[in-house]
Amino acid sequence: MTVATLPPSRRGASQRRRAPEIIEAAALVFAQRGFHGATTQDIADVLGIRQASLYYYVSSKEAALELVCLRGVEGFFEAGKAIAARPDPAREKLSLLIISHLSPMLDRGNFVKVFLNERQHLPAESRRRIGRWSRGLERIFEQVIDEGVAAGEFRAGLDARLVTLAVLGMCNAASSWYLKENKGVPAIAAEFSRLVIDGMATRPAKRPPKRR
Amino acid sequence: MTVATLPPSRRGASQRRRAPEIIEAAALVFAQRGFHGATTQDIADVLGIRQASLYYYVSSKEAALELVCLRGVEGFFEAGKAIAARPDPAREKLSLLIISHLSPMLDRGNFVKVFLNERQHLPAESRRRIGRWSRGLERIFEQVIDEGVAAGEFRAGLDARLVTLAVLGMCNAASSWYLKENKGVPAIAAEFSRLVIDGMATRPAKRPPKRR
DNA sequence: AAGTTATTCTATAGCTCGATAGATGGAATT
DNA sequence: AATTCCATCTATCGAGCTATAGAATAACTT
Repeated sequence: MTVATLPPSRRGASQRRRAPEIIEAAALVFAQRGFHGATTQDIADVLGIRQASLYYYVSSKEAALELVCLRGVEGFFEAGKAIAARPDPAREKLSLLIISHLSPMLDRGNFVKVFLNERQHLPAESRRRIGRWSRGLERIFEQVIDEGVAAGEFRAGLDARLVTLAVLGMCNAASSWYLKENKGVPAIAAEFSRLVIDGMATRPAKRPPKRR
Repeated sequence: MTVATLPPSRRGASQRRRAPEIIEAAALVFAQRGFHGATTQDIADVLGIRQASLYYYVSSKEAALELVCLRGVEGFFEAGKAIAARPDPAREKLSLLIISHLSPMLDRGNFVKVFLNERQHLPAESRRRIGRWSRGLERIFEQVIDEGVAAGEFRAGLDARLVTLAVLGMCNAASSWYLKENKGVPAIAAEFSRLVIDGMATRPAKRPPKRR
């Protein structure tokens, strides 16, 4: 083989090794203080480096925001699409969508929070790019709901759009309190699923008790 | 009587007549760009006055934020308390709470939005003061829910805290989309109430069909 | 060890923004 | 007409922030 030393075009092979660490710090700071409330100095302090050193990794503060937001949405849409494609009943799929929507809070909470609250401050270009994912995910919820209505699983006449916005609002809000409240993601997801599917009311004296 | 001309301490009687207009402009700008993203120049532009003239009405940008936030919560708590005190069944009260929580969006949307998204940037002092109202309102929801469970109206075992956070999240999210979506507040409130009380699911072959 | 590449540093330019001070003009009061 | 008060204006200070330029060090390769 003629792989003498190394493909000459990528000798160093890995540059900016700390890059992920840098955007993680940016996510933390943006989540705490908001994009405009945060300074690049704040981010540098978290990393223990000088403010100017950040620019070795990131071309601008806004670019950092975009990277953080991207990690905040990536996966959501793909995961959602996979769930919607399953052959399961709609109620099952909706539950899975809720779980899938809450899970990233565990390992990427700051990224999600920044995506939800700060994406409006992205430059128009990248905001549109990221908004596409958002709307895609909304459509997935709506489709699953419509499907459930068509199959008779869900009430006829319910407004799929409003229900979608309700469920997403409910889930997204979790990013702002899930650290303070001491509930695990599975417990939250279970309660939420049950809430939107079965509601809070006791069935008026008619649970399905095996049929006696 | 010696009230010769006028109570000397308040001769002019009404000063800063435009004050409400000024904080309305602040609410608009804070809602659009966020507290730190907004400049006092932006606010002045909306009013058609010079940036420095704002300081005749407001002692600082942060003070303006507090005024906006105050108008964003005021009323919520009082209205909620009145509803909780009614003799109606819990499901009825919960519906009213949802309506009451969505209504301010009509005439004070920007104030509510700013309260929800920007209160974190208030100086510690006023943030605590405002946080008290917030928590009070949460407690009202929780109590009504607990009450409903105790009365057998709501499922036993549901987590009042999580349900409260779900309902509030759902309602609060509306502040970010109710302008774009073309739904009236009553329609939204009705769909949301029905959702959390009855759920989406069709009753599993056992609506109360008169009993056959 | 020498050379090269990767990473961080110092220093600072260039803005923008919040806030203050004091002047100006108009309206109301006497 | 003279006086007082309200509202807005002009001008500017000083601080803080993003971003750039180029030097200095650390790490790696040969």
